[in-house]
Amino acid sequence: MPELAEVEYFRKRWDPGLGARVARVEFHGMARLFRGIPAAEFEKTLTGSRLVSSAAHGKQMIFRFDRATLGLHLGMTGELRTAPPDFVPGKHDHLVLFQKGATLVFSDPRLFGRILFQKGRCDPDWWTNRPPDLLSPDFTKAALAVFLLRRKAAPIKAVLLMQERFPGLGNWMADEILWQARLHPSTPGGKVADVARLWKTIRSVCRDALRVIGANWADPPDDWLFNHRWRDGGTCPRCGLELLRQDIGGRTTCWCTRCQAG
DNA sequence: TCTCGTGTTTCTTG
DNA sequence: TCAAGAAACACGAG
Repeated sequence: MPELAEVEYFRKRWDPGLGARVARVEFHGMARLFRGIPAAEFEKTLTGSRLVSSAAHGKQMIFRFDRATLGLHLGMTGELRTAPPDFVPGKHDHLVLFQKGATLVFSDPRLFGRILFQKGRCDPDWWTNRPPDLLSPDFTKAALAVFLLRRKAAPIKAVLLMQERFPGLGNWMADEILWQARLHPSTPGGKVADVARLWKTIRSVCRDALRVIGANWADPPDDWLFNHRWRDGGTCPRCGLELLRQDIGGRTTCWCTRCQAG
């Protein structure tokens, strides 16, 4: 389920490896996660390198080593964890970095994730050219308004999932934002009347999700749609009406027909 | 056995 | 050339 907050949570799971060198690398180099990465160079460079720092931006993570950078994207089912030194990688553990104190594991059953790799200490282009963080001052109401006009015909649900403008938003966060902002998910981008309200809601949902899920994988408050959206028969925590689930913008979308009448 | 899915990329259509 | 939708990717869960 990795969206913004979950990605931040997973990133920190590799913190025990900070400052330590990689003694051995095990990986399934042929898995599609590694698209185009030369296996021999990958292994040679990472072996002996020291993990210096890490950061997350949206759904993308960067792990900086003293002689290379590693980019990780979790796709739909990826996860990071640490394991004991005698860890034996399983079928879905596609990248395992053995250090003296910790074993860093990246697993992904569905192989929708992605691994990026660049030799050297410079941050790669895919990191330096990223769009503004949704909580940064550069994500402005004006920028949001311009983007909505550019995507004027697309349903707002689909627009919120566009990572080029909303890095880190995924399916449940988009539904949560639209529910809190009382916007029907099919509303065309160009027809969003209260852009300021949408902007404010995007920021508050991101901030709260990071605080709650990003910190320790706790559940968001019970009065969020989040806790009611997963099963058929769930009801709106605001008005009690049964929630509707339907495919909008190619994704399963959950909303309240009364609160989000459009 | 069949359907579905918290993501992204590529292809197709308009 | 751009925007929007559909299909594809791969596999476990229900």
